[in-house]
Amino acid sequence: MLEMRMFREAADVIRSDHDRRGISHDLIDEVIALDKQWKDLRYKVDQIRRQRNDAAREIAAAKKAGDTQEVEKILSQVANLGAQIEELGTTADETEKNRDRIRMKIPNILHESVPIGDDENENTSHSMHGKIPEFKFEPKVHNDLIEENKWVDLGRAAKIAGSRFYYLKGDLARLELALQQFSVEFLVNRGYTLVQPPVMMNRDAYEGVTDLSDFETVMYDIQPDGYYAIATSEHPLTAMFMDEVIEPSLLPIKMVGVSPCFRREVGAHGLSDKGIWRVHQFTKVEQIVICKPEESWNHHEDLLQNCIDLWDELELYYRVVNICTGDMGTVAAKKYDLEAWLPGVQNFKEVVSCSNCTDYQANRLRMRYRTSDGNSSVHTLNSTAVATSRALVAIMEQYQEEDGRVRIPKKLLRWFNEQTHLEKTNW
RNA sequence: GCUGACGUCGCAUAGCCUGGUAUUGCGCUGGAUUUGAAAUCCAGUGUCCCUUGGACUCGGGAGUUCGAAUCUCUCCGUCAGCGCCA
Repeated sequence: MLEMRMFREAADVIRSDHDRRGISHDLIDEVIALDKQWKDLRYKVDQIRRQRNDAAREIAAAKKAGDTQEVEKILSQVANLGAQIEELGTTADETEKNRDRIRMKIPNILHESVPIGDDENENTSHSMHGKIPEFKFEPKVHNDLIEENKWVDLGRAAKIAGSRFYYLKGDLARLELALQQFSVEFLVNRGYTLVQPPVMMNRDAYEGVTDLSDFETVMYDIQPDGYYAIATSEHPLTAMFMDEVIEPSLLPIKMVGVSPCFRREVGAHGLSDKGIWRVHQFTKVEQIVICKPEESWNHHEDLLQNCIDLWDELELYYRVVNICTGDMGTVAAKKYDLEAWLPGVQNFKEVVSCSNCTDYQANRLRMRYRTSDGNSSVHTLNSTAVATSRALVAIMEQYQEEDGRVRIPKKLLRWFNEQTHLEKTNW
């Protein structure tokens, strides 16, 4: 959410951002109009309250002096003030809520380096990494590999849960754990603190970190308790300091989170979503930074560099793209994606997303830090390190051999004793 | 789930019984003093507004009242004990 100050003093900045995104100014104008209404109402209510407070003080004084006549007189004068305050106050509150409901829909101000474009086809290339894997045979898609090796049971998962759930079995499940451990250690070595968060959150905290439309399409709504299953540990880790004034000496706070992630994936479909590429539940190792505003762009590059170094250690072939205006969500001011090469489908597909959300989440979460002139919103950043299901797909496809076995990346060998390949599961 | 205690400004505390508009300390910021630092002293240090001023704020919400941190109801949370449990 953008600060109200911005609508009052720098609405042009928001307008030109909307122009870059190619969306209309209607919502901005609505917010500004409602704000004006609210301020008028607020002023009126304040004035009446002032009368009431003055009267209350006079009554106290009169009572002290024992002048009951004077008390009665004042009481009769202020008899209906309460009702007026009630009525105007309610209208003011509703106007403010309305203003903020619309304000929540207005996206973050994009960084100037975000390329202009309509959709994901106009994301620009940032860099290429690794060596393209070469095959003397026709490389298979991962759905064939998991079936052939009996590493994933989709059918039985559908039976007990539903489609897009899966049982991970045998060596592929072991590789999944190895990936978690490897990436957590990697980030711990770079000064990140491991945090395992709650996997459910209440509505209030959730509204602080995500786009409102996600409640309909992404999040599992858990009743009767009114919780939401987290779609990523970014959400509980970022919201962790909600409603707090953070000691500046604690900043930057760097966390590595590991958690299961739950996504409804309403409306998702298509051939490329087969297998375990797009699923309702997966594990993700995530990087989170909470920092002072002036540091956030450096941290954003650091987060990306961490990803690059980590994926290089896994010896995978991938590229980094700079997400364009049309493909950017509501919350991020700038976003890089890592896209891994999938030789089975001859295409690059998203495996990592690295965002600077500037003060957008912090404003909603009322998450501030102390400065020499008042409290100021922090900046929040998040980046995938490894989403295990997708990393598994990339590894399977890039490390596959002609007989259908999959070589284990060097850095993960220490979790596999003498083994060099992932072996087939018996059942 | 039951019983009880508790929730006050960044932190810690007083005020609650008996209603009259949040005390004190620490930390932080600025100033004085100092060669510098420490110590000391002074001021400031929750939010909002149309800022010589005003309104709001004591876990959230509702109620009683001219007036609520204070009384009542309700919800949430924390802690302790009991019960259940991986």
